[in-house]
Parts: sequence; C-alpha cells; structure tokens
Amino acid sequence: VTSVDKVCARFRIEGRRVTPQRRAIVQVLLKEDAHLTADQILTQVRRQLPSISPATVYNTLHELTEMGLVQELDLGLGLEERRYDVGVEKHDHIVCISCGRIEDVPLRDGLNLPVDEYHNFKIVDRRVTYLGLCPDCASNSEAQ
Amino acid sequence: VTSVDKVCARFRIEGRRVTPQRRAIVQVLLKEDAHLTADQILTQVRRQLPSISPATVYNTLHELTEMGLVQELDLGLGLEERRYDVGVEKHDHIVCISCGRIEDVPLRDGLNLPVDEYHNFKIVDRRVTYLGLCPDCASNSEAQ
DNA sequence: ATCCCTGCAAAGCCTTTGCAATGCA
DNA sequence: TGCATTGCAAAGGCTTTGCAGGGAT
Repeated sequence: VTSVDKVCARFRIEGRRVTPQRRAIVQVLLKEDAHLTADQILTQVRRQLPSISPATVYNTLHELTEMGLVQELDLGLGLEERRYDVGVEKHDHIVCISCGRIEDVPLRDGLNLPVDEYHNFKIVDRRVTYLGLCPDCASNSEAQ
Repeated sequence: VTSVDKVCARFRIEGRRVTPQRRAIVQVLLKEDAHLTADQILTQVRRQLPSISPATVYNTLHELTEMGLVQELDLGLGLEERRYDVGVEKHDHIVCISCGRIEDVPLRDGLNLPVDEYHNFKIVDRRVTYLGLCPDCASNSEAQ
C-alpha cells in the first residue's frame, strides 16, 4: 500500500468514507515518509486544509493504525512524543540522542524474532530502537 | 546499587539532600522491583507519607534517572504509560499484549549491540521490547 | 543559618469526548 | 436521504512550574 488512492480504497473496503481530510492526512504521511508527530502532521495538513481540527487528525491516525497501515511509535526515550510511521515493511528505528533525528533500520540477520520463549511468553512481535549519534552530531562532538 | 542507603549515599555524593520523601520513593522502587508508573509509585509512597505530592515524586524520579539509577520506560505500545524501572543490570523487556504484565528479559547472545554502524550512526545503546502473550493469557485464549 | 526541597495550586500539553452541522455514499 | 465524519469547544489525564514555608546539612 503505497499510494493515496490505494489507502482510500482500503477505507472504502472497511466501510469507511473517503473525505478530503483523510486524503490530505494520508498524502502527508506518504510524502513525508518521516516519523511525524500528530502535531507535525496537523501543521502539514493545514497547508491544504487550514481549518482541519486536531480531533480529525487523531481520529484518522487511529483508524490507519487499526487498519495496520500506520504504526504508532514511542521510541522509549521519554523525551520523544508519539510519532506515526507509515509501516510498509517491518523495520527497526535508530534515533540520534543529540538531535532527535530518526531513521529506519532494515531487519538484520541474527536479530530475528527468537523462536523460543522467554518466561513462557508466546512472543508475537518485538520493537527495537537503537540509540546513537547521527553523522552530523558525531562530527560535532569530535570537534569540540 | 541495591539498597536504600546506597542510593542515599549517591544523593549526597551528588550534592543532593536526603529527605524522608526520597528515601520512601527509593524504598518503593527497590522493594517492588516492578515496572511502576509514576502514579503507582505515588500511591505506594503515600502509605508511608500520606501527604507527599506528585511533584516530589516526579522530581525524585527525574533525579534518579539523571543519576542513572532508574530508567524511564516507554514500552512503545501506545497504550502504555511511562514506567520506571530500577535498572540494576542491562536488560530487555517483554510485555503481555493482553494483560499488560511486564517482565525483564536478560540479554541474550546473538542480540548484543551490533558493532557496525547503521546509516553511519554511532550506536550507543539499544532498547528492545518483546510483545507476546503471558502464560495465563495464552491459556485463556486457547480455552476460548 | 543557608538554601535545597517540599507541598500546594495553577498552568501546560497532548489527546479525547460530546454534539450539532456537514457532506459522502 | 441516512449516517458516518467533521469542527468546535470543553473536558481529561498526566506532568511541570512558581512560590512561600519548612527542613537537611
């Protein structure tokens, strides 16, 4: 699912309606391909639809999450807000602890889901966040 | 660092003062050894100090986090609040997606910090959360 | 005797909710 | 036309802030 139209088709399949607001939100999510906060999404969408309300953005993000097209991210840093990621492929994240930049990390061998069980839990999924310094911040800290 | 007194010593070393409130908070964190929310910590501490304020709990938790004695956890489920974990040893977490139960997971071979770099980031740390069903919830869902 | 720390209350932020009006199907 | 969806405004939950009084050193 990689185009606005395809996502809108999914909306219809699920018995939901396609509105300008929803198209705009999906468009921002797909275009930015970033890890935006709800507020950033709201700001971007308001370029097209100045009067869209926060409630609508939240509603749509939750629907997209339910449909499995978007993943809510809490990067586990405490400092980070909740972000929304168009989860096309399963991937991990790496966050710069200095500037907050976030990038996707493809899954690697040796880091796959373990098949055995911890504490007798049936493991369904896992979330991995790497913390580090991005190239820019790394060179800045060396320079100091 | 595993006793109230040792933590209090750290307080003094850092030029901070040791108060009954701080002792009580540390005591709860060490005793429970759980993954409590700020509110749960507040409730527990109020058994000893009924008039302690939320602000004091938050202050102390942030100080402990700064000192590296406590780790703030956002388990990345969206549903989960921020929790506080006495981070004695480096470990991962596993969360039951049904009942919310949280357990520690020791680090495993093959899941160590990668020595190479993603996207030229210098990786400093990583956070891993496993999602699954705890034994109780797993057997309940089979039963249905 | 300092001045750090506490408690209170108010303010802040982000997110959710309720409801009437709107507009998609 | 019918009902999902929107926007607004208010409410909610958690966390932070400001300040005066109290307590640790």
